[in-house]
Amino acid sequence: MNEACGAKLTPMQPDGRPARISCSRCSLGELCLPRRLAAEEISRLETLVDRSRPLHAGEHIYIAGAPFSTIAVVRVGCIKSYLVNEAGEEQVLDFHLPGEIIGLDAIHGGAYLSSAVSLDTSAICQLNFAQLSNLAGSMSGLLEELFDVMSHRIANLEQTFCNSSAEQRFALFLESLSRRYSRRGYSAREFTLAMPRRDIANYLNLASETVSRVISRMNDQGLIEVKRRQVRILDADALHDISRHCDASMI
Amino acid sequence: MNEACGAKLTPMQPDGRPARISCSRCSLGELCLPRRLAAEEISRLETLVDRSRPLHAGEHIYIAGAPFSTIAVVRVGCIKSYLVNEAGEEQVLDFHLPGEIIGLDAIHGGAYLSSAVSLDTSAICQLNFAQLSNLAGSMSGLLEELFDVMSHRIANLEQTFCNSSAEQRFALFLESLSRRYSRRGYSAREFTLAMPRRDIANYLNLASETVSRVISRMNDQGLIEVKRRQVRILDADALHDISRHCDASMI
DNA sequence: CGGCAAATTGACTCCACTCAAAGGAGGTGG
DNA sequence: CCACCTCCTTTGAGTGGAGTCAATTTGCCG
Repeated sequence: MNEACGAKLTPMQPDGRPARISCSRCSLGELCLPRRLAAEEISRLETLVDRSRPLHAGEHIYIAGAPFSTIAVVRVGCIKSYLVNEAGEEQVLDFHLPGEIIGLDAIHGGAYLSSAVSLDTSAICQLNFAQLSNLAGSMSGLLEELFDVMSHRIANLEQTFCNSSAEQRFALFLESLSRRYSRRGYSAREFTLAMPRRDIANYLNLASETVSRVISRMNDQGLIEVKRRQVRILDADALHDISRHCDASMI
Repeated sequence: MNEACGAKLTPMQPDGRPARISCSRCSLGELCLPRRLAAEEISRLETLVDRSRPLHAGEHIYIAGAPFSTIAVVRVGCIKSYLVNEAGEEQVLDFHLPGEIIGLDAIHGGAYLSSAVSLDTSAICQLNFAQLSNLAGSMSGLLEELFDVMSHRIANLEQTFCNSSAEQRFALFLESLSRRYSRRGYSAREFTLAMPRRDIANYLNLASETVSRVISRMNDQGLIEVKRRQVRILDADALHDISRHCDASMI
């Protein structure tokens, strides 16, 4: 289990299950849908939220092809979304941290296009999209936030187009994680990777051996310190020098 | 000028300028925002539409960094969207055909993230997004369509993740164009590329020489017939065999 | 301790890039 | 109308980075 992802963001009950707290008291706060909403609006939104039980590592939220009805906000943990091609090969699309929304690619087709699986013990809030859309019609703050979130996802995906060397891609990957963790109140310098090398490699369109080699090289150069899944960034500037030729910095 | 893109889709006036026709009489019809709207709703939407003069090849619609206010629907022609990194290098994000919307990545940031330039003589309809969003709040069909369009763009971008061999990527590129042209009433087997090899290569993360070589090989194998920018697909099945290991087929 | 999966490291191969040069197409001006 | 110029495209030769295959090491868990 990935401690960095789990422990702090959501209050836990003594038995380890996340407390059934309301959106207004959720620690995600500004990182989630209610961002622009007034208290009264939040309670209306709240009626749509389905806080299911925690997900175990390896447990799926949805599978490609299943009929679409809900999007989901990651509350705790880390979710991997991926496509499977005709040959059965997996293509990792992204890793989603708390506050990020999954399922947006399925709105238009009536069925999920990708699959989503929990990488560690996670928790999510599911929202029926038809109801959400309906509510957004009468709640401009929610409407704006939804457009914002979707636009953000589009921008994010576009930025990942700048493919170049293995070093650049991996540096970019680390910086993205660092930025997102720090925004969620964790250290930007030290965090735990929730995903195995194979998934990182797949996501970056590299072989996992190549990822290993890149990590080793960066280790030797004193840029990072990686032990298994524990990452410490030693020289963020040098790391940024490597990724700098790619402008994915505004995500 | 790209004839395939320009001539048929929009009625022209004798002087060559596109006629100032209304959305309800626009030949894009089902391919554009009014898709789910009633006649009365279309006329309300229409008040937001800014049909500017035709764009010449090389003319920009917006530049990255400029303050965001409008999205745009391509009406005629072909628009290229691209990022520029810190080193000044261009990264082509996509080529947009009539009915497709550009600027969606800028909604969340207040400024355009990418730039958009016309590849041939094009025409667009611009819409102030704040007004559009406002209207969507009271017009569920428009709201659904906007969510749909953005979701579609997300799905589209995700699908392009499956990077593999140069042959696969180019086959996928051709199939995507073929599909989109045929949906717009053109031949799926024969069309004109609006963009130079350099842009295709950049978009596919290849060198333009590699694109040339791939084209030559596919030519020799009798899969396609390419003369300059004129493409004819001779063996769509074989082409699909090449791209098949990638599931971008549902775009 | 043993068995298993993940991760690392090495050796070799190959695909796509770079550099370089030669054809074409289209536009401009004489 | 043609010559010239420029840009796009094609083709060739050589190089390098990432993939593949294979062996080893490491950590985990029963």
